[in-house]
Amino acid sequence: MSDIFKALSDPTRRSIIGLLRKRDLTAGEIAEHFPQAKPTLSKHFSVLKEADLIQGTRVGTTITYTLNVSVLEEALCAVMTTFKINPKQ
Amino acid sequence: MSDIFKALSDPTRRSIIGLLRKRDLTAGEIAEHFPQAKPTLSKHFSVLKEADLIQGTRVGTTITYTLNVSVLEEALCAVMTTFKINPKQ
DNA sequence: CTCTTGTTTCGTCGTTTGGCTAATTAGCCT
DNA sequence: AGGCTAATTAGCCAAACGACGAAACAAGAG
Repeated sequence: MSDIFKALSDPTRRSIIGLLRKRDLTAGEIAEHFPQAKPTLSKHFSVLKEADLIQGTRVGTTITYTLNVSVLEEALCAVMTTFKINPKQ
Repeated sequence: MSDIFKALSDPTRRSIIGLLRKRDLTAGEIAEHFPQAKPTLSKHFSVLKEADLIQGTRVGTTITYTLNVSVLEEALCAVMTTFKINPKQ
């Protein structure tokens, strides 16, 4: 729970999620979208993996990341029920 | 946006929000629910205020905190639309 | 085996966070 | 004014975070 919010609290990581929402991407493809060094991005990946928001599968030399939409969905629903919020949409 | 997630990423602050969901409470009343020292809680209050999740109004010597439900609501809706998630509830 | 590409680990630096105690402000009451 | 209570601010510490460069580690290609 804390992990998910911590993961979402960084703009870079939210952008990564935004990219993965459209389609799966390799670590290298994601890195091209950001000015930060690759090791820095790699750390962001592990934070997102830690929160179970993304998944990485190695195919040969490249690792493709996939968004774990259901986790994000469930986390937000959990918050809404905890705080008794009715989503408007 | 980041402020809201950062605020929500701490369990103590989520608990504070949980308490305020039931009814408004003074800083002292909130502090009674937690083992931390009052200044520590006060810092949490300011983080929550920074994120505009709560509001404090002074009445005499006491400050009563109120949950800003709409901000929380809007923040979560913003995330859902950004990530194109359909809430189940 | 060696080279190249893609990715992660390591070590470091500066900043932020969460906690504390001590000091300060703000308001009320004699 | 002086004292009391409620709450915040100030200052400090240890741990965690975000960033980097350099080095190490796959996995395939030549």
